[in-house]
Amino acid sequence: MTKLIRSIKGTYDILPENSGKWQQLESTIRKIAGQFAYEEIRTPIFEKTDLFSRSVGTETDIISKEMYSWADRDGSSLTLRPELTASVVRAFIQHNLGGKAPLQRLFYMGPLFRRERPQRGRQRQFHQFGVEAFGSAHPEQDGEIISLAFSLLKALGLSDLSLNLNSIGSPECRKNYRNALQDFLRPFLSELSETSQKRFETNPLRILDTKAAHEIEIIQNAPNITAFLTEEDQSHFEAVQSFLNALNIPFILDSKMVRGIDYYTRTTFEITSTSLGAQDALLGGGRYDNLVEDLGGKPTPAIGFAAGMERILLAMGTMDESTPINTTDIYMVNLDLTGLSVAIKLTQSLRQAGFDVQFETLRRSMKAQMREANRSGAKYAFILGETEIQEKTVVIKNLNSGEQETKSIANIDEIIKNLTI
RNA sequence: GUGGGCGUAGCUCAGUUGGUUAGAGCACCUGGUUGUGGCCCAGGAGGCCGUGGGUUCAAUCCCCAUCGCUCACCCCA
Repeated sequence: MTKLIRSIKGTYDILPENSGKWQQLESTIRKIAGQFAYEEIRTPIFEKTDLFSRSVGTETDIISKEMYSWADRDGSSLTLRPELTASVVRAFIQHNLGGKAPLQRLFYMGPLFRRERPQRGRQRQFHQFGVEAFGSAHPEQDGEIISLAFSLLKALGLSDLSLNLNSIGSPECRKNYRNALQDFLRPFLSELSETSQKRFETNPLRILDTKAAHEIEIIQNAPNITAFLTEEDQSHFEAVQSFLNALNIPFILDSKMVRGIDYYTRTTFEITSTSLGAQDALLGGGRYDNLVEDLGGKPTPAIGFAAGMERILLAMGTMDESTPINTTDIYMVNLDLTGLSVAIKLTQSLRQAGFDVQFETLRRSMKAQMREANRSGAKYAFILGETEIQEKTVVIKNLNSGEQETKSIANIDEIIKNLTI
């Protein structure tokens, strides 16, 4: 017996009954992004592995254990993109977009790949929508980005949202904070978990993110990064908050929020939904003022976020809901095989006139064809039987009223004019 | 990578304390109407009971393994 080939673990098919809500989500995204003057950028699905390790950070989970990488024929290491900011920054630098205009507002959407164990809200191939603004270091840019995020989620009808906000400052103050944190944690080192002990050296800030109860206890009294911000960082952070207040966007200050990607500076934020399970982050992002320079571009401040499209659909509660998108106006019922070419030609004329026409190709019984016409949601059934073909006519039946009349096919223009959909 | 739960029809699920042809609802097909949909009625098709092995006179059911799905840990969108 031949072994059935299934889709790869953590990947899934979007079937016709579900593609409608994806299209709706995509069009809402395009609409909101357009309102904020963001333009779409599309980058390749795979890149040089170095791009991700240099931007996201080699110690992060994404890079250290979640990438789909392979050696190309020339030996260079390539990777299916595990996130999109790196690719967008690469394109920004490669095409010198910063030289074309001082401010670039970009959005993207598409599939990403991370080799994690699948669970609710987490797939190995999943989709993100994101925005990036290059060029402005000012807090109003942060406000705009967060406002865009909120407008989108609101436009999608989502509630039960929580915006967490933090500033992790510039690299200098983070360095000072890192030292202070290590000094604080050192006496507790033996009490920490194995991973936390490892992170004590590699990335102590990540320990703040722990879920272990006894570690949370310890962290309670840890120094606060807010106290280490420079005056400029602090005033930037306060300005961002004042813009959010002006927009009536509620937020929670969370000085322990550490995001799992290394390139962030100053503002970081995350929006979670209480209607999801363990994977509750709908969207996360922040400022990355040094990344463009780190990847070889001219120093360019930037900020952006990425949103998980599957999670948004889950939070909307429509993930498993079937939303058909077919829009049949006319169902062409064919009963006479000698008249098929007449039926095909009539169908083409109707389509050219702008109608959505479904054409029977199964040669089923009339009853079956009429049932199909009814099921399709068509307003009209066009019936072409032996008599009609001989007399060059067509029976037009209104499926709502049940009324029908016979028309000469020669008067196709008049037929089209009298159809009301 | 680690742990829990679950695999019976296209879908949602019954079921057998191990016993002959494994069921229901929805969906599908045909007929009731020699060329007319929805509603109704009658009938039909569709299952290696996830896969492999073991115990047994007998396994969809019990045991083991395996694969798959799922939820959670970790981490993130």
